[in-house]
Amino acid sequence: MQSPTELAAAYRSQGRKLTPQRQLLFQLMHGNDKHPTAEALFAEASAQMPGISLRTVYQTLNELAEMGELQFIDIGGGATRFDPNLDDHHHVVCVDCGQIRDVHVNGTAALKPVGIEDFTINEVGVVFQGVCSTCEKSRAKSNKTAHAKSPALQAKVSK
Amino acid sequence: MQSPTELAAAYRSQGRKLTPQRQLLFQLMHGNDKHPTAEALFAEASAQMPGISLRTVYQTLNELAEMGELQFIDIGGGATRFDPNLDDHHHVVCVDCGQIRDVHVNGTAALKPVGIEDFTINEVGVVFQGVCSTCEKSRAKSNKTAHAKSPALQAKVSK
DNA sequence: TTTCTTGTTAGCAAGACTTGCAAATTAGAT
DNA sequence: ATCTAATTTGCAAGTCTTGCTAACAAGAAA
Repeated sequence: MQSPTELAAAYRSQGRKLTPQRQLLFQLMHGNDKHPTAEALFAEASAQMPGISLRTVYQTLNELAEMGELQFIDIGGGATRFDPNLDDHHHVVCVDCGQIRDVHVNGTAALKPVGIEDFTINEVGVVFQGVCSTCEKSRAKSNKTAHAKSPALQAKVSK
Repeated sequence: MQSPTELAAAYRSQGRKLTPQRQLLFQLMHGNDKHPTAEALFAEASAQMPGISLRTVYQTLNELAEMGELQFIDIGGGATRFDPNLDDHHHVVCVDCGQIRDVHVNGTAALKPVGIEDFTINEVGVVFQGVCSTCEKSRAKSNKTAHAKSPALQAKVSK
């Protein structure tokens, strides 16, 4: 995603208006690597601008996505998450705490799908699932099995 | 996913009962490579067993997932899709029509995430996005841009 | 600066998907 | 045939996201 200043210009050049709400959201998302949900972003925004509506957060995120300034991430767990990182990157998910981390991945160019000649591939997404060190430690104590699903990833399954 | 017969045995050995509803769902899912949503499966099931409830379909799918007989697929678009294929495989999605195709992928073992030493990786998922030949043809006519998003993938975005 | 036009916001209703709950039912054991 | 615990249903409710619209405000024009 571009900087708030660049986005301001981009918005105006498209006939969109530069409102305080949008400017705040630009700031909050710029360089944000937390992959927040709309709800999480709304909470942060509300702290600085009481009264801003969740509707506006969704609207702005959708606009930015339309403009190609951010992408949606769906890894299960209910809510869509937003990623302003436009670099060629992929994701690592902790199946315990649900955190998503951006990662550069070597070897993606060599990936070869077999037997889908009738498809024109445009993009490849790689998602690693694992356990972060923090969760690994708490697992050792609570004696969880290595296959237990995270509350986050399990949300849709058996919540 | 195992065969309906094998599942019957597995169910009984776990103290679960073998109901007609479950048996039907076993059949409908066995070898099913359409990645259906619960709703889609419900429609198929209803045709053969009027009166079966959507609730039961969800319940059975969740059981099967708990038992490791199938996996959930979340690629955005609203509903979770179910995949009974337990082989080591990945997915190709047509961004136009939303169809999901199973694919074997060469090169996954060589994928190397950079800089996440504090993660224990357990699984890797690869999703290719592209356009299937059928949609490619209709695009040529309707002159769609190569970046237009599918109704399916767009669902959550601007529906 | 005031006016005007048009895009935006806020709020709430509603839609899509999934699960919780409880009563009625039924599989499978006795 | 009887009994008990698991299941199924149907509906209410929960979560996430979007539709709709009146009130509002940004930016252009005068």
